Amino acid sequence: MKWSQTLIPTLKESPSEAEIDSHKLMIRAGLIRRITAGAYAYLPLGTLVLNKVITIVREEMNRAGAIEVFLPALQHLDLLKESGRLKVFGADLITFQDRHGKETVLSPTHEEVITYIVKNEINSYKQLPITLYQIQTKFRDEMRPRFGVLRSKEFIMKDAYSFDIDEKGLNNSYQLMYDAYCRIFDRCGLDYIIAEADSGAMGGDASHEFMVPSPVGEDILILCQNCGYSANRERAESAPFSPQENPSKEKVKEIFTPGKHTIAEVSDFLKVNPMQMVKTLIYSSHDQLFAVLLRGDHEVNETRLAGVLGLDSVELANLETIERVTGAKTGFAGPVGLKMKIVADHAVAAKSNFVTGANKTDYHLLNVNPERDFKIDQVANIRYVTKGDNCPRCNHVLEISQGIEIGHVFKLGTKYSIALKAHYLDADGKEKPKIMGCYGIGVNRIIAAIIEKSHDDNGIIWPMSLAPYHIIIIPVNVKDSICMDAAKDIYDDIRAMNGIDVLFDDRDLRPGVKFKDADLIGIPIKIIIGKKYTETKEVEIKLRKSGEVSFVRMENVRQELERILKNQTKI
RNA sequence: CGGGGCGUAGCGCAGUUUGGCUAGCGCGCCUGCCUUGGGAGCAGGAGGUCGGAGGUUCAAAUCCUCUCGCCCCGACCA
Repeated sequence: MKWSQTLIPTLKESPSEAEIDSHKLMIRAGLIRRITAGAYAYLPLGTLVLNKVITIVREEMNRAGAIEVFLPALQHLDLLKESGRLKVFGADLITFQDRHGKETVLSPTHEEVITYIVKNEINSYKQLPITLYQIQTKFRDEMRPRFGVLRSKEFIMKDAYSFDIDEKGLNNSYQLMYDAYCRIFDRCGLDYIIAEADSGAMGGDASHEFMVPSPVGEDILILCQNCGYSANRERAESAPFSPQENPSKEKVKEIFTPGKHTIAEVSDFLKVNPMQMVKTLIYSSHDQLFAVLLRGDHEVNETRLAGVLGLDSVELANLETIERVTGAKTGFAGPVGLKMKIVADHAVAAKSNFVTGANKTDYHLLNVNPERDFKIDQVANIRYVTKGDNCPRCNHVLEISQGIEIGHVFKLGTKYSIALKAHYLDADGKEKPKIMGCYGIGVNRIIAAIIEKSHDDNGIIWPMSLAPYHIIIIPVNVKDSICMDAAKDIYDDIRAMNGIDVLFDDRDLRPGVKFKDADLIGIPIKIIIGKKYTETKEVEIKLRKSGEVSFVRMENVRQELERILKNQTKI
C-alpha cells in the first residue's frame, strides 16, 4: 500500500480526551477516532490490526474444533426475561421499541440466543458435543466508558459456547478452549496470567480469567510469586491466621464511645488499631438474618459469603432491622448476646481481646473473646484479600496487582439449558439438559493491551503478528529518481513475497517527518533508501524494536528480510 | 447515578474574572520559493453557527436561564 493512497492521519499532539498511553497512541497513530462516548471508528490502520487479531482468533478456534456462526445483534427482550438475566444486566442493556412497540435489545452477549438455537436444532446425544462461536459486536450501556477501547459501550467479542452431554464432556470442551486461548494470546505476543475467577453474573461453577498485568487494568489480581497461585479479587482467598497461643483473656469492659460508629472513628477515639477491632454486619438472605464478623481493617466479599453459606445472594440488612436485632443504633453492633447465626472470618476466629460494638448505643466492648463471650457458628474465608495476606496454597506473601481482562472461560453447567429448556435425548431415550460452557475474548482489548505493554516515547511497537504492515519503505527524497526507482523495485519485490504486508511511504515530505510517523505507527521493519544508495547501492534496514541497523545491497534485500523474519524475537 | 471540570478553526490552547476595535496563538492544511537522514526555513493564503436555544444590554465568546455534548474521581461491571 502506498501511504499517499490510504488514510493514516497521524497527530503530533496528544488529544485531550485520552488519559492512558494506549488510548493516546491509538488516536495519534490514526488507528481510531471517537464518534461518541464509548464508541470508536476504526480507521484503515486500526482495521488492519483488528482483522489480524480476528484472523488469529478464528484460526485457533477452528483448530480447536469450534464452529463459526453469526448471530444477530438484535434480540427480543423475552429471551433475557426467560433466563432471568434482564435484572442482572439491568440498566446496562441498550433497549428500544420497534415501530410495532416490541421491546428489542442490542445484545450484550449471546448465551440465550445460542441456547435457543441449539434447543431447536439439536435434540440428540448423537449431535453432541458441539462448540459454536462467533465474532460479534456487543452493546452495553456502560455507566462510565473510559480508556478508549478498553471499556466502551460497543465492542467486539469472540464468544463461544460449548454443549455436552455430561460433566466429562464439558471438562474436555473447556480444556480445548483454555488451550486455544493460550495459543491465541501467545500468537498475539501478550504476557498474560491465568487467574481463577468467580463466574459472577454468568452463573456456573468454574472459571478462569486471562489477564494482562497492567496498572491501567480495572480488575484486581491476586498473585503468588512463589507457587503461581493467581485469582481475581472475587475469587481469591488467603491462608488462615494461626490463633495466638494461650492468649491471656482479659476481662470484658464496656466503654462509652459517644457518636463513634465507624471503625475509623472508634479506632481514633480509643487509640486502638483497626486490626484489633471486629466489625459486625447484619446480613439477610430470603428473610433469614445472620451476623458476619470481620476484622476492622477487612472488607466482606459478598460473593464468597454467599458461596460458603450455599446461598444464591446475600444483602446487608436495612437500618430498622439492624436496630431491632441489636437493640442499638447502627455502628454499635457486636456479637455478644446477639441471637442469630454468627459467621466469622478466619481472621476474627484467630483473634483475642478485641474491641467490638456492645449492642448498646454509644458503647463498645473491650477484650471480647470468641468462645468465652459468644459462639461462632461458622468460620470461613469471607473477605477480600488485603496487603499482608498469605497464599492459601503455599503461605508465601500474596501480591495484589491490576490487570486487563482479555479473555474469560466459564463452565456454565445447566443454568441456561434448564431455564430455556435446551434438552437432548440420551441413548436411553431420557431427556436431559445440555451441559454448557461459554468462552469470551475481548478483541479490541487485545489491541489496547498490546500497545499498553509495547510502546516507547516514539510510539507503538507492534509484534510481527499484529502489525498492520510488517515493513515500511522510506525513500528519503521522493524527487531523487534513482532512489525512488530503487524504492519502487523493492516495493514490488516485497509485494510478491507471500504473507508480507508492506507500506510504501511515497509522500513528498522531509525524512524526519517520515521517520517519526513510521515509529509512531509502529511498523517492525523500516527499509530506508537514501544518499547511501546513490553512493554504494546499499539500503538501510532498521528494526523498530531493537533499533538494530544493517546495510544491504539491493539484490540481497529479500534474503536479509527472510533472515530477519525467521528470527522474530528481535523484532 | 453523586461530585468536579471542560466545550472558541482539523488538533492543542489563550481570551470569559472586570461585556466594547475586524476573535487570537502554535501545529496541521493550500500556493510559491527553498530544503531533503529524525516532526526545517521564508513569503502568501484558506478555514470560526465562540456547543445549542432563549434572555439582559446601545453592544455578549464574556452576564443570566435552560439545554446538549465530552472528560476526570467515585459507585457499578463477564
